[in-house]
Amino acid sequence: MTPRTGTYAKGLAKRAEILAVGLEVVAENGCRRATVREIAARVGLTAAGVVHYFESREELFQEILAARDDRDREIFEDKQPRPIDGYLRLLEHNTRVRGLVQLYAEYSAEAAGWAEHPSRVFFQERFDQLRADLTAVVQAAQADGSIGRDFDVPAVVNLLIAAADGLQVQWMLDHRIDMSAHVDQLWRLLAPRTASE
Amino acid sequence: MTPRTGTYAKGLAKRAEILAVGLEVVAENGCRRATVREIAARVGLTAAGVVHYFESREELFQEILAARDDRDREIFEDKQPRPIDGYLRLLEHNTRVRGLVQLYAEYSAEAAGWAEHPSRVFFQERFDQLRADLTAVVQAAQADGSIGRDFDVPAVVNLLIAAADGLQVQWMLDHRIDMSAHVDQLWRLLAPRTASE
DNA sequence: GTCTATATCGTGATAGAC
DNA sequence: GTCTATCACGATATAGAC
Repeated sequence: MTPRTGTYAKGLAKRAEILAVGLEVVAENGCRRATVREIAARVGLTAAGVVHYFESREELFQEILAARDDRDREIFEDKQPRPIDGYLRLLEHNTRVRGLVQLYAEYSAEAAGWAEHPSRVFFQERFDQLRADLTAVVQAAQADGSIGRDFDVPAVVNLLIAAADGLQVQWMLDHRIDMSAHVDQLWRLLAPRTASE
Repeated sequence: MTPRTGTYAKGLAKRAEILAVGLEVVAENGCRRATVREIAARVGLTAAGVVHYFESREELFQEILAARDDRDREIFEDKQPRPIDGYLRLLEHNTRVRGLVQLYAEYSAEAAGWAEHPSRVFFQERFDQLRADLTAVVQAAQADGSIGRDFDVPAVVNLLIAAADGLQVQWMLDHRIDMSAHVDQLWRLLAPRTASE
């Protein structure tokens, strides 16, 4: 996003390597126990070397999540056959990137809970973006008649996000929880209440 | 729960004081930045003194949350007039105990994400208890006909929990989010799809 | 049973050498 | 652009005072 280094190939590659290894370390130890030193050691640098690429531990975590969001956009936009399917596919995909789920859950809770957290704004904007994307999904489904119109759309959008977030914690505690099936159940509750049932 | 000390009045009072002050410090700094030293200083002890009452920082956090759950039970059981109202009242009450919401969000995410976390089992059991309680609520509502029967009950129970948990993070980022109104919207989606609509 | 003093070790961050 | 050295601060373990 905001490269702190030049655009030399070597620096960019190192930066990408740190992002990948950082995620790896988080996945193994959790966000709280993931240390800059450990990441540095694996990438062949000292802690100070890592901080040269990322201002702080916090910024590193934030950028790992931002990179994930960029990659996920492709999955989200594949809304086949229903408008919600892109979102459900994303939740399914999450089961294959445990470390990211873990980082997201821990780090978003930390950032939200502290008024001066350096990543607080990042998450506020992320939620706003997600709300806009899901509002479009809900409105598309209302337009094609696959869901009803007798509910509060912004509330349902927030519920779709909250359900996914909350289910991630339940899933981490018990991998038998099927996150996308659960959100799909929520989606089906939105079915039109007129005829056709 | 498992008092590490005797039953002398002085020890019990100090223990209770540490729990209260611990929550206070968490509320100000977030769980991650809440230190045993800070809690100890405010309560007039050294860090080792605090550890005498609570084996570790983790155990202290867990006991703060367990104490909250005990107190909350009373609110949850007041299901007036609908079976879900006790749960909704709880979410409303949460807006008045920001520190607890913050601790719960951060600490549950941390515990869930790490397989060897000392509080992992605590949260697994807490979720199981909550599932049992909410299953009873859903079944009671189905019995009195206020909600439908054409959905997966365990899935909806998990959704009710996940929605509440996920909304807490959204609420911390933006206090205008009305958590109980959102979950009430989810509940209303469960209304029977036959006649009476 | 209650608590302090002390020591060890790990942490993120920084300054300045190379 | 990367290092070494160092800082201030954290959790925790032990020994023992009272």
